[in-house]
Amino acid sequence: MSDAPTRVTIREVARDTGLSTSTVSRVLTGARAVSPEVAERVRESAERLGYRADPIGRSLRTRRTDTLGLVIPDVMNPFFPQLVQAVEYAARQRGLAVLIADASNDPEAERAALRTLVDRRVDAVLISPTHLTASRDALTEAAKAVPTIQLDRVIDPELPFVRADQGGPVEAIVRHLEATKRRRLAFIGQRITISTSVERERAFQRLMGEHFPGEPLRVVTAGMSADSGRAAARDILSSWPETDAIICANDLIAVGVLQELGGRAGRREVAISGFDDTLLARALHLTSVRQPVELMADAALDLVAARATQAAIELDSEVIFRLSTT
Amino acid sequence: MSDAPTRVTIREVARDTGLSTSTVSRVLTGARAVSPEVAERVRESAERLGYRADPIGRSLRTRRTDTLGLVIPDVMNPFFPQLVQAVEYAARQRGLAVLIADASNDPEAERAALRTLVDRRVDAVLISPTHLTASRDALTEAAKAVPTIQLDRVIDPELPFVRADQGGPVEAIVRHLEATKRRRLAFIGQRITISTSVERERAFQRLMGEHFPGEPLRVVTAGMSADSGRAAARDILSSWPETDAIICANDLIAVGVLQELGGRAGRREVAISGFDDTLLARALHLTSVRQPVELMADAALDLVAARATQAAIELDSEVIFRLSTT
DNA sequence: CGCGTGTGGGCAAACGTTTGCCAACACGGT
DNA sequence: ACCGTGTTGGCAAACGTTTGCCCACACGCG
Repeated sequence: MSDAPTRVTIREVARDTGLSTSTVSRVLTGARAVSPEVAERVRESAERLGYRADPIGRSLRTRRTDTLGLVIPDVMNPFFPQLVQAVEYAARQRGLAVLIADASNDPEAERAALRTLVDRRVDAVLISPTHLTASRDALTEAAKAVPTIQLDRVIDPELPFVRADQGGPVEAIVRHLEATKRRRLAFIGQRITISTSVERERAFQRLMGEHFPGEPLRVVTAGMSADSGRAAARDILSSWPETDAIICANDLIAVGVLQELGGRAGRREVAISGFDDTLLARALHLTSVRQPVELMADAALDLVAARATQAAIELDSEVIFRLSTT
Repeated sequence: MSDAPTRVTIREVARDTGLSTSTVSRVLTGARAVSPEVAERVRESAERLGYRADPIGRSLRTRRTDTLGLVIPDVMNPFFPQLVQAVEYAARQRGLAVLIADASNDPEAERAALRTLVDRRVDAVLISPTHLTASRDALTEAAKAVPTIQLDRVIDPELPFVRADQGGPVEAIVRHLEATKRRRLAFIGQRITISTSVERERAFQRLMGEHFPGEPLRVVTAGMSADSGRAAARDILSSWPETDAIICANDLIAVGVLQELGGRAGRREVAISGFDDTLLARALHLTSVRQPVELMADAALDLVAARATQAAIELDSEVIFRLSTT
């Protein structure tokens, strides 16, 4: 039960092989050519002794940590686990570890989290900023110290970002609704402090103008809960009873709408779509928009690897049509 | 645009104050008493120069990383974001960062993740093991190298763990169902390789014996999806049409059951309950069991701080009764 | 045979911090 | 006056790795 396993260091391997630590290091990192026999000798010894290079020592010397900071607004928001999973996977592929930080939708907490990550010398930061404006300063400050990439939400187009197209899927939904003979569309947005939500709403407005010029702009706002979605649905139906389709800025809202309308009508005459393709959408056969999180994570990590200081990457989203819009 | 901000080191502060690095270090870490004037001088200088101790250098010397590994089976399973959030918050409170790893429900990936974390010299590992048996070896191996605490799922009672009571809430649900005059209870479990699910099922079996000795054991199994829950519901109703309540091992299954029964019966005559109190439950007014994730995280981090090598902590869960069991 | 060139190995100096030990000094008790 | 004790600061050695530089040697070429 003694607590001193005394990890084996590079010096042990050097001693064991009768070589210098330089040579051992070079064999193991491949930093320079080493004669095959020596290399084999080192590898055998390292294997036998169970040597694993200490990342701390290495970091001190190389100024790398092989670690990445990931800052997300709220891990309980079911979109972000998708992102976390994708990023973590992509990072592991590249030998990077992920330090996660949850900003709790609070720009102040976010700023603190960023500082911590910078202090810890992560090689790069991936962040989905909490707030359209209030996250700004902390973001630029972080970007000064470490490569920082906006992921999904982007609030500063000057800094590198990787996002999913938000307008395209809205257009695809509108077209589909048009094709199924609906024209009295409504939109339920989220808070206007979230970049993606704003983009979705703008797209809706533009498309209504293009496709149904005469129609009024049926737009209301809801919070991040099904109940709030129900209330929004009631608002819409009382203001515009003719509404025959509701596009929601996220799945949770859509579920509320679904409940409100399902309960009232028995059968579905109003089409409903959500956003983010969370398990809610899959479970309730709700049309939703799936963002290509794996591709986004890959792209972001490629930027990190390339030490890109500027980048603007936008990937296509995909609409998953389900029962709720048939 | 030069990329060399050359962080300010402790030596700068020493030079600036005319003191030695030892003294500066002692002031800043509080490792030993320092005269008030000197301390103030150091603090002022550090503040002015913007000095922040480099965690790498510190780690190399102290053998601590102030970092914690968190291994979860699947971040897309909506229970685990709860856990991630709680752990991350509790860790931050204590000045620790969290390296996250997703095992993708795969014991091999889990083993690899554990190895990475151990190699990275995290101060402790918190893990919710993927598999009741297949995770075992990797777990004990990790525990040899670093304090390892099982969180939520526990597969080795000899190693420290923090979990939520699984039997209690099942009992509370059964009692509530009994009080509302239901006795023909059924249970839908998950895979038997998940420790918590097994415990839930065992509790159900025991309680049926105690409360309704004559009743048959209505138990089936479903996967992690709503559709699978629907199928299970159909199985139950065809095998035991008299069933008047279904307890599900997680919310997703319960949603499937809800759909199947809601669609068939119009009004709800069969009570339904889920597990984990995910946003599905909140959105669909489904009775569910909320595990005290914050307390669990706190307890786990207290164990870490105390360097506990043995511990068995079980916290109470809470049933949130909603419409689905009225 | 001399010289340039390439290859493979080692020495030692970093990287930034903490901490064991020593020394200087002050102070109080006998 | 002396000694023990406590306090505060500095010196220097770690912690484990990578890498710039030097050197020895081999080899090919003129």
